[in-house]
Amino acid sequence: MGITKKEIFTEQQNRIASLAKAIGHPARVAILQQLFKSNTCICGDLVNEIGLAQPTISQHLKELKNMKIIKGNIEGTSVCYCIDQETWSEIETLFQAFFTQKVNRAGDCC
Amino acid sequence: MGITKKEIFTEQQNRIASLAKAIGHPARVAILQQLFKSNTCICGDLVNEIGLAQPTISQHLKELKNMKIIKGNIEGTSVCYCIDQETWSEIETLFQAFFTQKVNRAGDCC
DNA sequence: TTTATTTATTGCAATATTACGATTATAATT
DNA sequence: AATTATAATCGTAATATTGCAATAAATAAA
Repeated sequence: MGITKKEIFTEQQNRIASLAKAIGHPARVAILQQLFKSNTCICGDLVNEIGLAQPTISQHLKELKNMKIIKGNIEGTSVCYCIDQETWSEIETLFQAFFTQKVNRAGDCC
Repeated sequence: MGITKKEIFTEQQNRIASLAKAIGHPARVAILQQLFKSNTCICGDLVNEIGLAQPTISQHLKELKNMKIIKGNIEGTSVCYCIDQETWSEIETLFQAFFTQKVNRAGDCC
């Protein structure tokens, strides 16, 4: 069907999944890395840095904005983007916990 | 076009993205959590635990296997899955570094 | 060997994603 | 007001993903 059955999962499972999904595209990884690197935020520079068309970058920015992973600030004709620290902290906490889950190797089968 | 332009990104960006994408579905998050929780690995129990049809779970397992996030061990008629520690360590390292990038708040625009 | 159990594969329908050209919206500049 | 610059939106094509019924494959048990 192509539609994810979100209703059968916990809120946390859906949250982790949708945040991971947002990061699950190299263009969005590149955008986030640029935002981290450049403290003057950048905007259309992303289009030049990354080799994708402007509407494509704009679409990826929209997805990151929808997940509140980034924020946009209008500055004249250009828009300045940056990481949303609040959501990013949530990501850190959520994934830290998820990634560092301990395996009980005792009864491991493989 | 629906096809990701992987060639214009770095190997690391593509790696982070495809690992995040693999985790970017609640069913796969649920599977991983089960594998962490139950050290006796489980197999078709996942079908009962998670409310999806057997072929659907099998497909999600395949994706996780393709990314080498999990390993499968045939035990009679059933298959015993578990986390692939090697890849999981890579994920920890890769994402730890990615998530904890410091923002230089000095020239921040928003 | 037949039967039951378990998992993988196939085939398909519905929906989502990716990418971009064309266009529009907004604001600064002339 | 007209022009320029920047970014968002629309429309569309190509491809990917999600989910499941039906079926196949593999092994264990009878």
